[in-house]
Amino acid sequence: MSWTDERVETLKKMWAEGQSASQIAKELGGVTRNAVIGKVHRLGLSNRVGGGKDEGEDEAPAVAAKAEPAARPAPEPRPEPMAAAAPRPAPERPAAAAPAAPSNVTPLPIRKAIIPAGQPLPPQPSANEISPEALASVREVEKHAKRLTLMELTERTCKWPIGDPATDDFWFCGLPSLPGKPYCEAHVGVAFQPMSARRDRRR
DNA sequence: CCCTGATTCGC
DNA sequence: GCGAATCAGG
Repeated sequence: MSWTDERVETLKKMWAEGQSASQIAKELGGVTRNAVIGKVHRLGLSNRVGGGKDEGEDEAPAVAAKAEPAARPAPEPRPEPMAAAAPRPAPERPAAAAPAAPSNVTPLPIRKAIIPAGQPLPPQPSANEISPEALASVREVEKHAKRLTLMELTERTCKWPIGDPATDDFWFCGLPSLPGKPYCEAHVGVAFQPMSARRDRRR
């Protein structure tokens, strides 16, 4: 595949958003993360500041381990306009984090609008008719959860949210996810239930 | 081991 | 220009 305008555009957009090279490569398809990084450099947009959040990046002045013929042309000291506010008015009665309804797969649906307040919480189809043992194992597993933050999640970490998203008491499971699944074994057990296993609702 | 970006260099 | 291989690191 080649770098069509469209693909370059996607690359630029995602890179600006702070997506990793591998994520971009997967999105584009037909290229490796190396290709993406190479292109990024050729496009001259290596310094990813502004929109996204910074990774663990140091501003080491290009450590030249070996004898480098070319000298550093421009020692440009540039200020870093850090901007990371986290305004978060805590709602009085936040909805409990309970996914259990994974319908999409492409974009991670981890961002769920926080329900401000009010009596009628939307019907949460979870934590209700789940095999007791599954629930038990979940409880158990969550003790050992790696407590990853959103940005620490990868393709193979369990993305099950634990705790209250409206507080600091919130993290993601982070245990090894089942191949091809978004959750670890325990959480898959409560997330993906055969329709047959839930046959009540007699009302 | 998983992952990240950076750099080099043959093509 | 491209990107695999490699490097350097978390």
